[in-house]
Amino acid sequence: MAWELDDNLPLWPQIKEHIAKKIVRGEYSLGEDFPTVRALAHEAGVNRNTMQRALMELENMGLVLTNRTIGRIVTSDEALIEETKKSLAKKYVDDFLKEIGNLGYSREEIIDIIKGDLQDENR
Amino acid sequence: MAWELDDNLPLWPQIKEHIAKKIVRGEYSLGEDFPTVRALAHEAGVNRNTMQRALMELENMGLVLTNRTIGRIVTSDEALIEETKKSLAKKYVDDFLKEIGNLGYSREEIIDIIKGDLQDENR
Amino acid sequence: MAWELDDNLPLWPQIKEHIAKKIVRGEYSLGEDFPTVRALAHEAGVNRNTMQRALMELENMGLVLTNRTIGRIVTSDEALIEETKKSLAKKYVDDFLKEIGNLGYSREEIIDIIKGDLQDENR
Amino acid sequence: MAWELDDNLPLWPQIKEHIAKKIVRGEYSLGEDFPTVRALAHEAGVNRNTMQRALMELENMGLVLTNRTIGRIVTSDEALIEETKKSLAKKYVDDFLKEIGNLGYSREEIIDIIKGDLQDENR
DNA sequence: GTGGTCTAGACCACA
DNA sequence: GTGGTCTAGACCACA
Repeated sequence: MAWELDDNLPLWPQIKEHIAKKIVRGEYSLGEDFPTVRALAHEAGVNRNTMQRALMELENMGLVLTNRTIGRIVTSDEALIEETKKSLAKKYVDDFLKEIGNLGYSREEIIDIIKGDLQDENR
Repeated sequence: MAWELDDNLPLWPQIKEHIAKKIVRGEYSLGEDFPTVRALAHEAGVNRNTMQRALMELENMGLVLTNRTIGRIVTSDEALIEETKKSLAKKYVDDFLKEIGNLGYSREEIIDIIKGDLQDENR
Repeated sequence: MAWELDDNLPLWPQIKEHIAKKIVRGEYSLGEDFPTVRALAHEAGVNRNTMQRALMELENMGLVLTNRTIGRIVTSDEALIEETKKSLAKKYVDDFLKEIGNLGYSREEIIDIIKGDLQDENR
Repeated sequence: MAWELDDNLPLWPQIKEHIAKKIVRGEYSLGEDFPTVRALAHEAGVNRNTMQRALMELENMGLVLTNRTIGRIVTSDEALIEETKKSLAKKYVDDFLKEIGNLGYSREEIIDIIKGDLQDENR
């Protein structure tokens, strides 16, 4: 999953969400070490301050912990991760249904569009 | 459909999309009068310049035509409107599937989530 | 010669020039009757006030005269017409050479471009 | 080449064309730094917003690329620049021939006028 | 009254 | 410092 940041929108919320998704997908070993800000900033192609800001938000969400001696680690609170996953999913679904509903599609049409799309492409 | 503009994001793209959806849903009679810039700006609670920027984009898309000193009208090109509707729908679906896929859900789970959501709520 | 007015520029100077060219080309019999403002406005697709404004300028240039009893007539001063023709031509040439020169073309290239263009098309 | 903006006409299209010509003439090193909006606005004696409008159009044409927080650069796409040069030249020639033709000059006369003019002045 | 242009100036994210 | 967005408000041509 590339970073694909939209330069026209604030970067740090995009980064925050990007990393949250990575954690939720289990790309980082829970309770273990996390890349450095420097590495992450470089990977995302943003300034370290921007990455810092995103990580701060992730700490506030409890997904990432800073430990003086160990450094930054991913939370090992699996319940929190699961909850985050569900709430992100809900947000995506809600936003999507709202937007596509605004176009005037009925429920059945929406399901059909999705099914069609899922068959077309490999994601 | 209220304007529901997110103050933290650029306003004109939100307005542009909002109006595009209204046109696509058929809320304006094709080929007929369109609210004035001043009226729309007031309705959306933004400055006239901001509304004008959004309308400029809609004009570039061909959805709206400007007749200096008379006012604007919605295009009567139904094919263009249908096309716009499809491309918006595609964008929403693609973005949604990408985002929700990033969380690690399988195709079946996605369909189930949507179905569940559609039953829960009346939209 | 259609009117081809550019809606993004002030109309009356365009109209003024358009009519001046018609006079210079000899489309109106010198010293004789001239279409009414109403007719001209309709032909050009503009408001009568706008046409009025353009005609006022043509009167100032001396190309058109208003006579209480006869109405508006084209001047019969052929020297003035010839002079207008030359000055318009000079303006067009000067503007053109300036603009095309700004692109970085040499004199020879300019001549070649024109010759090529003149052979291509029938004007 | 001074800016020579005509205060009676919309400024931003004039600015757009002015800068396009500069790029086409090779006054900016391709792929390299471009003056800042603020600097250009100051140089042209217009407001920053007006300059920004012109630059937006140049970006749409692909002549200029924007790198948020870094600044702008001129495209390094030489084919695009050459194409732009040709299309500008064509527009100038077409407009000129149309206008001068409207005065009633024959092809030969037009060529003669140009040649005479080119000999008179050093441009 | 309609749309278009322009200015001055504030505020923001990012590097 | 860089570009982007937004507002308030003035002024203009045209109908």
